[in-house]
Amino acid sequence: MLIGEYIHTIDEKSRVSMPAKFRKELGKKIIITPGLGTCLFIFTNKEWEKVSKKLSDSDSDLSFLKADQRNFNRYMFGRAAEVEIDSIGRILIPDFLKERIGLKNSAAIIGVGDRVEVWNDKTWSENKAVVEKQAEDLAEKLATGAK
Amino acid sequence: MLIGEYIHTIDEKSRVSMPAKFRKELGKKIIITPGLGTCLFIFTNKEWEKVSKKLSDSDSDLSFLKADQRNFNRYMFGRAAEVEIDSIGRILIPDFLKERIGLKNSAAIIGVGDRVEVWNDKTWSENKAVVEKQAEDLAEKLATGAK
DNA sequence: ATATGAAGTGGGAAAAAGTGGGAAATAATA
DNA sequence: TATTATTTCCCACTTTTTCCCACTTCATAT
Repeated sequence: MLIGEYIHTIDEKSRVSMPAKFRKELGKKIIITPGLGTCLFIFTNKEWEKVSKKLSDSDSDLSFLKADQRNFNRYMFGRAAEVEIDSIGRILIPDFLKERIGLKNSAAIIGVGDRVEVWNDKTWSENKAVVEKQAEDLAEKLATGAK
Repeated sequence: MLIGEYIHTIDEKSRVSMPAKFRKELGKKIIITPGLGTCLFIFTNKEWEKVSKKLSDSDSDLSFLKADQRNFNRYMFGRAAEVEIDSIGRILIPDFLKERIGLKNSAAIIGVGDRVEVWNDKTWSENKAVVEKQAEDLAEKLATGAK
C-alpha cells in the first residue's frame, strides 16, 4: 500500500526521486496523468489498467453524459504518459504536466493507497492545512452527533 | 488488549520505545496515522487492514472521482506510515506526523484497546485532567443508551 | 545490600536514500 | 554532414536511516 508524504527535489534535469518505500510496489514503469485537483496522479501499470477500463467503459456506473465522458477521457488519456523509473529510482515528469500544477524545484509526493499524487510542495502544505481543519470539523461532528 | 499510559523519550534520532507490554500484540510492523484530534493513532497491521478497507471502499471503485473522498483519503493515507519496530522495541515517527501534534522530546503513549495513541506529553496531561472529570458523565450517558 | 534481568536511552559505524554532475548516446537543427 | 542540443547512463558526494552494541535505571530475588 502506498502511504506517506515525501518532499523531494526536482533537479535541473527535471528528475525526481520516487520515495524508496514506493519503488517495489510501483515497479519499473508507471503511468503519470493529470490528476483531479491541483496535483498529478501516478498509477502502477496494474492499477492503470483497472482505472482506464472503468473510465472507458461506457456502461459503467459513472453518471456521465456521453459528451462529458469523452471530454473527461480526453483529459485523462490524452495527457497521460508512461514513464520509466531509472536504476536509482528517479522519474522524469513531462513538462506539460509540470506546468499544469506549477512544479519547479520541489515536489510533494504522496501515497494515497493505490495511487501516488504529485503536488507543488507549497500547494500541498496549504491544502494539508485546509483538510486538517475539515478533519477536525468532521471529528467534532462525529463527537457531538454521537451524543 | 492495549492498555495503560507511558511517557517515553523521543531521542535525537526521532526514536521512541514502544512500551514493552505492547510489543507482542503490536507485532513487527505497525501503521501510524494522523488521528483525529491532537494525537496520532497506531494500528496493528490487522486493524489497519480493517480501517483502510473501510476508508477506501466507496460506492464506486473510482474513489478519486469524488472530491470529498479524495481529500479524506489524502488525509488518512497520505499522512500515514508503515513503520517497523526495531529489535529492541523502538519506532521512528515521521517528521510530518511529529509536526502535526507538536512532538519534540517526550511523548505520551496510550493503549486504547485495539489501538495505541501518541500524544504530546504536555497536551496529554492537560487533556487527562479534563477527561477525568468528564468520564463520569460520559459513563452515565453511555449507560443510559445514548450512542 | 548485592546480584540479576528487563526496560528504556544513547551513540558510533555501516548501509541506504537522495542529490548533483559529467560523459556517452541519441535526436534535432543548420 | 557537421554542429548543437537533449536525453540517457553512470559515477560520486552528502545526508539520512538502519543496525548493532553499550550504558543506565528500576524492580525483583537471593
